[in-house]
Amino acid sequence: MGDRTILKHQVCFSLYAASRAATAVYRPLLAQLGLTYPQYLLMLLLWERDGVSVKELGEELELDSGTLSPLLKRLEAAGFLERRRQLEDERKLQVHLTARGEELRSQAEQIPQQIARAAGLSAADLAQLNETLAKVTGALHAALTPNAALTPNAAPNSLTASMKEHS
Amino acid sequence: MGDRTILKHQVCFSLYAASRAATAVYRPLLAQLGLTYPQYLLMLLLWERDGVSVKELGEELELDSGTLSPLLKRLEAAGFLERRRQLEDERKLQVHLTARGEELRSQAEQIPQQIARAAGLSAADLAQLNETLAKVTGALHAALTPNAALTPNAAPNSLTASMKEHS
DNA sequence: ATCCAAAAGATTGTGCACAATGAAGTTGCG
DNA sequence: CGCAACTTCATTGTGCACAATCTTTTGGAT
Repeated sequence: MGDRTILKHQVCFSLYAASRAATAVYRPLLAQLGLTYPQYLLMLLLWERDGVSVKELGEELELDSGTLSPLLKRLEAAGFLERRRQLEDERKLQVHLTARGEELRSQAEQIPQQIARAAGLSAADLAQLNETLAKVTGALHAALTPNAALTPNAAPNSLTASMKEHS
Repeated sequence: MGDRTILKHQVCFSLYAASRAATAVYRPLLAQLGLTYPQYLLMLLLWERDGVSVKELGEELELDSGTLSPLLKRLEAAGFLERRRQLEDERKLQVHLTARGEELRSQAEQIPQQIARAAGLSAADLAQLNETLAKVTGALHAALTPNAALTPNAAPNSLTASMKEHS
């Protein structure tokens, strides 16, 4: 880690670097399944809730249609899913697993343990880090809402509380 | 936050979501300066060390030339920096601030406080989160090194120790 | 019935990330 | 010296993110 500089003190850079490092650890494992990391996240949702709509996928992944549409097209081209217009409401597109998409599930189930082992983190460590990050994200999203200026202390407190749990 | 699903338990998703949320908070502030977040990070380095080489930028930002070359071209086109081949070793490209790039510095100096205020985090909270993330990144990078399999417990311990500081 | 606003996706364009490859310069070794 | 290995950066191609805009469909509201 060569950053003896200003970057070391930027929390946003740390998040950015950590996220890319984590994705890099997943990459070789997911490549064996023919998936990228965003594609893997989408498949995780689909394995849990087949037939989900694009809108619901977007809410869970925090991605818009501009990202999801081409992503779904690539997964459909790879044979892992199918997209069907919902009959009752033809605006909605339902995403369904194919047999090939189902098959992938068993192989993918080993991945979380492989990642945890690669990073050498205990389940407790992972859960704790995960919880803290979820609260950071919540605080940051709250800062983006239109009324953020009106309630400047709402989100921060939840993060502060979360971090104090560790001290 | 709609993720009542499997994603909530994926640490890598939390990092990915937190990183994008943080960048989203920076975006409107940086847009006023005409910068993207990666461009801002690069300018931070340049303000601290004018004349740095592309290789050094890559080491600090953890980015390769495939990302940096076009990024530098855009910043040069925007008039914030100039690229000059180093005379002693013409393989090396030195990146220098322009007057316009220098001017940007004073405006940008307000940004970290604005971010901290927007997220409502204290300096101590930021430092603590930052430190934890840096260690997570270190652990993940260690997991990617060729000899990771030989020393499966080296990196993990540092992270575990870091997290135990909080408990 | 008709028109209008909202909802759900798709499309277009820009800017990262990153793998793979290439080109130009430098170094070291026989 | 000659040249092979290495260093540094650029280029190409793929796949996200995200803003902006568009199309189709739906659900009213008159």
